[in-house]
Amino acid sequence: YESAGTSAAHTHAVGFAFPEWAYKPESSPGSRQIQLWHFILELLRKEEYHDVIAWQGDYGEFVIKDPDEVARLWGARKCKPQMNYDKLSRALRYYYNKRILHKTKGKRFTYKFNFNKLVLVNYPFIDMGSGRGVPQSAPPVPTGGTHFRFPPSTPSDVLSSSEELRSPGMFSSVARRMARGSVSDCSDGTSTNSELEEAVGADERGVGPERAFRGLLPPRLPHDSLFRGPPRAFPVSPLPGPGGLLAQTLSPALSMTPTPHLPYTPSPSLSSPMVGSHFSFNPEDMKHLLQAHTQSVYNYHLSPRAFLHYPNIVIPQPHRPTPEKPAAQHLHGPPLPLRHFCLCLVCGLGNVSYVEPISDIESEEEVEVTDISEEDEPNHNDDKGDFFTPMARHYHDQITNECQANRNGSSPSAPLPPHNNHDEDPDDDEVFKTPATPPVGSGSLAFPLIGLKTEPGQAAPLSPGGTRCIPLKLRFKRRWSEDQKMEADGERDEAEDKKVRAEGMEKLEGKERGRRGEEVENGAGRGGGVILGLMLPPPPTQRRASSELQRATAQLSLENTGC
DNA sequence: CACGGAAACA
DNA sequence: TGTTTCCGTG
Repeated sequence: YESAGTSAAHTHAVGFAFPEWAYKPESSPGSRQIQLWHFILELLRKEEYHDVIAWQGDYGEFVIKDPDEVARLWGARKCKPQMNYDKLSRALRYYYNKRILHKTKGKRFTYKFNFNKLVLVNYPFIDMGSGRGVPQSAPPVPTGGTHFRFPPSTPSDVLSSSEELRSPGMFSSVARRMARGSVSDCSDGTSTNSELEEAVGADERGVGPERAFRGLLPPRLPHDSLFRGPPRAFPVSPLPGPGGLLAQTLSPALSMTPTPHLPYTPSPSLSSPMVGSHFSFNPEDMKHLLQAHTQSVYNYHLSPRAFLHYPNIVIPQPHRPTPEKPAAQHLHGPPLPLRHFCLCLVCGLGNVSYVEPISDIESEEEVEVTDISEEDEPNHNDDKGDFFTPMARHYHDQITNECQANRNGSSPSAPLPPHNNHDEDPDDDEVFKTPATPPVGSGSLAFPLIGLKTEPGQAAPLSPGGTRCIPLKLRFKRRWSEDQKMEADGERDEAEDKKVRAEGMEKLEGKERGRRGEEVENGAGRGGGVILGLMLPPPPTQRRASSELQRATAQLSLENTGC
């Protein structure tokens, strides 16, 4: 039923529900097979596999405790009985270039997802705290465990229908595709296992909508369900009144679809931002968030687009957040994600329409951004700024698109207006590129924030092809760079860069790629962000009795019956 | 054990 | 495109 779109969120384990699609393994367009990294994430989420693979110290870092077993499981899933760690690891190494992963040097069988930057940076209210050293079972959680609540009663289903995570490669690709509207339904591609899982998920879902988002996801959720969250997270469901607005307001990409997204009605009043500690998905909070976002944007001179999607939400100032870590403790997932999630959530929720045309232009910006990434100096003052990184944006877009797609129908691909399709720019640009938006109606702005869009200086609104001011880009870059630094992995991505750059170079051909330096090294941008979101472990509190069932299912799913 | 090229495959 | 398979190198 997932495919149908009904399910929307798995509230169950996770307090937070993310739309399934968000996490769904998607593969390249067309094929929906599960990808290795999705699978890894899936295993990491499940307690049953903690002896085989588990999160380790840093955010996103995991250790394969039993390589042979992991390989076996993977082989089972892919019906490749001959699979072994040597082969699996080769596949993993391919992720280096894609920046999905990188190797933790010196540690055997230890790899790390690249989402850090994104996540951390973006979610000020969540404090990652030190993730290191956290026990697997309880991966380091963001210190500022915030309580996120989804607005009660939001229907979620819409979202769920199409779920796939798109780009394995990265956010970028995902974003693009998403933007375009190519959404696919998870149902088809996913393995039977998924289905099973889904079923389970349904079980779990019973949970009420308002689950607080305390921690990260619980390990057991099926990968598919990761994001499924309660609709709340991504407001897709139609709400009365605002719904209409929402629909319009949706991100440009989304705009195509008429369906309303936001569940909550934006209220004009924005009070002080909630400080880190509590963040709920109420209209109010969301507003704050948005507002914050907006501010940050301004502060950083970012282009309006950055926050378009977030309606009146005010975000808590990063530094101030009061850390409350309530639920976070039990997280099974990597710590990072929270922030991202928040963002995503926000975005989803808040998606407001941004009038600005995103398409091509965006790409440009993005590109710029990329460059920046490396260059910039790190400013840690996140204060407001960090919130929206390009990635975040993309993520949003993605989500939105997904949502849209979902709404439209579960059918997998929802066509969006093609924008730039250069589709593939291999480069990261993608990452930054925002989905193109349909010029048209999307523009209607529902919220005040929108006005911001006109940012001083740059904002060039509108025209799809419109161009962006460079300055903004630069600023963006700064931000981006900052974010990256936030990442703080010592490791960095040199490795990543290597090839990436090379690739990029190649790619330059067609477009103006000069910016190459960009490659966001970490990839955090890309895949990472998304991933993170996916990753979030559900608050322990929610665990339910059904665990056994889940497990069983999980097992099945992992095992892949199809073969 | 890790890396990455090359070729094959779906 | 994303591995899977094989393999030489360090």
